[in-house]
Amino acid sequence: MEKEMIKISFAANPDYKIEVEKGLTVLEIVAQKAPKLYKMILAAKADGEDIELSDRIERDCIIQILTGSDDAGLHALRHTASHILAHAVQRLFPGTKLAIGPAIANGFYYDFDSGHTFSPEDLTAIEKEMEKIVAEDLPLVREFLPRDEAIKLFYGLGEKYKIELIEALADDVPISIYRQGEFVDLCAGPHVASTGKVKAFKLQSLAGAYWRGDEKNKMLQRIYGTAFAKKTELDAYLKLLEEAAARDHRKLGRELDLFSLQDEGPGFPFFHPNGMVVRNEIEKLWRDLHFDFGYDEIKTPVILARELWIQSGHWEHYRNNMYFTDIDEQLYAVKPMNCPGCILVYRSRHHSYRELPIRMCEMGLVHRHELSGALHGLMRVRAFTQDDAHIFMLPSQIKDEIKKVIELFDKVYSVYGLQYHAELSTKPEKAMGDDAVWELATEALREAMEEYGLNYKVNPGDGAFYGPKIDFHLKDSLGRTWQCGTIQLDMQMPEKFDLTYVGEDGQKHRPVMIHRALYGSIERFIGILIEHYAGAFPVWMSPVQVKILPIAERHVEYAKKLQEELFKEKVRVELDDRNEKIGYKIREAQVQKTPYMLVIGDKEVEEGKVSVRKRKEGDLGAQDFSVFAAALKKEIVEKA
RNA sequence: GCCACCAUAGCUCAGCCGGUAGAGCAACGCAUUCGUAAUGCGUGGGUCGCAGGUUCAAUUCCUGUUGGUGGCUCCA
Repeated sequence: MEKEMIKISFAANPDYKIEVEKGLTVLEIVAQKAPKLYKMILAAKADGEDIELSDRIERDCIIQILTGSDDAGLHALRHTASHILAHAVQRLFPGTKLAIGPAIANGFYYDFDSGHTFSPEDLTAIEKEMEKIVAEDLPLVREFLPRDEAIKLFYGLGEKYKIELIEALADDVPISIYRQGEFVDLCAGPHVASTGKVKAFKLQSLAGAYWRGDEKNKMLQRIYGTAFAKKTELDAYLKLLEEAAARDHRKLGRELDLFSLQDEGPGFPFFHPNGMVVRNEIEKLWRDLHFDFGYDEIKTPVILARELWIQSGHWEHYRNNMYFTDIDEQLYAVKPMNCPGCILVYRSRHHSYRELPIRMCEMGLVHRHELSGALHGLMRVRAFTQDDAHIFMLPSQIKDEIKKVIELFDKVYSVYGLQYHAELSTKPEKAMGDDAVWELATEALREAMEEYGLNYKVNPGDGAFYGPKIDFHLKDSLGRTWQCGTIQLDMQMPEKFDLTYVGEDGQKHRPVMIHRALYGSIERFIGILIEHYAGAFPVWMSPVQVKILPIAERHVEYAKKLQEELFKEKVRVELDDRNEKIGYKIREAQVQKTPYMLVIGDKEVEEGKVSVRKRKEGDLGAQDFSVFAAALKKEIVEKA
């Protein structure tokens, strides 16, 4: 089946492309991928709405597919809610200019340019005004205007952003506008029939956003909100948000004493003993699997001379994000990436084609000067460890090698039970190398993914400056996705550093290089894991695996013996011999999310048993200690 | 970096209109030796992020700054 990429524009990503069967009309694509929406379009047509006039409405339909919302009704509802928001704002703050106001995955927003700076109190007032507009039950009326008339209309209203949007459209496209009462907006729809249909909504937050997402443009004021068909659904969603906040890795990081961030080092995380256990365990798993997959581990310096970074291209392309230092009056840089260091290892001796592929991995500590506003707990920091690896190979080995890398990633993510999605990023504007080489590299990645059977979407122009990449994205507790794993085909670096291997013919040849990271950043990955498990790590990576809880002082001696036994098995076990009631000790172990608790009282001491309590299942009753120990050991080894 | 907001005890927070601060939990002490998510009583702990300014007087008002939060931009 032949496929083609079609490009569609929407606010969040003007160059978005999706893959579809060749020759389908946009409506057919909608019919395939968003049946509910398709039905709605048919219904609208039956109602006499002229829907084929503009391809803009069809593009809008596809936007819904991409925002993951096949629920056309909900999308239209939220879109209408954004109009009601804009309507209310213009009533309360006349002269406010409208930018754009789409429905998004979990709600909607509208961007405003206003002389008035909105405050959180304003949101309450705006919500009240919105309720009035809902009560007025104004019908949403659609009109199509010729382009010049549309421009005249919005010129009269002083809506310069709308005019800019119209001017970006093709000349012959009729302009679709929507009216509700005295309010009018440039809009492709679709909407619900009247404002009265929007029964459950809430404004959530204020934020700044650049006009058209470009930091060179003016910063507008964005108001975020959400809307649902029913009040109960809205309440359920808000409750979900609250529960997600309880899983926030920053909150759990403090409560479980895993890590901290200090004013003395913004963006430079401190790992506490508990966090270090988690970290060491996931590194141990990493080393085991990399051994199995034929990697060799190296370690390269954190500080290296400027010349290296000039040669690698980082000086030209990445300098603004780098830290520098003088040593003996020479300029050195703190490494922002591990590649050049690894390349120097490769280049330290000759290589034969027989050795390839060479897979060198490194837990590399890198520093990047990220913008202060971008920092976020462990997810976005200024110093982090990349679980990096560089693979040097023959051009003929590319596809198989990438498939192997994908297999390794898949294997590791599945140990944690993590869901991920992959994205293919292509040549950015600011890039090294010519188009043909980029095309070749991009195709190699694409083929490997397709042969492995990995689903992916495409991010045009989002590649690194030295090559295209596959990114693996994982979700945090609020559903925000973070890039973790990455596979980057680098066809520039070997050139820049004149890397070679000796071929069968005795001549020097250029190897191909892959740069890849599985966890991406150990710090970010731990942040993801904390939220994924809500702090209740599986036993194998729990900071404390077992807590022994004697009921009274006379049980402590026996408890100590058990502790010694478990120590011998390398189990992380703590003895809570404080003079507290058993309920108190259990509560504390529970709050710390300790996987196993052993309650020791008269009965256990007499019978030589232990009473086992699991953090999720509760009391499991008494069993022989040796049975417990064996089962625990098995669970740890199997990483169940 | 940009926009908005926030900053009080280790943590979560209260403190109306300016008169130098409180609660719960935690910590510590004493009593209690207890059977599956918080025993009771008591004690200590804060130059109210930092620096200026206004004022007789600033945790409170103003300015700046540092750090954080939510976004934007960027990105592992």
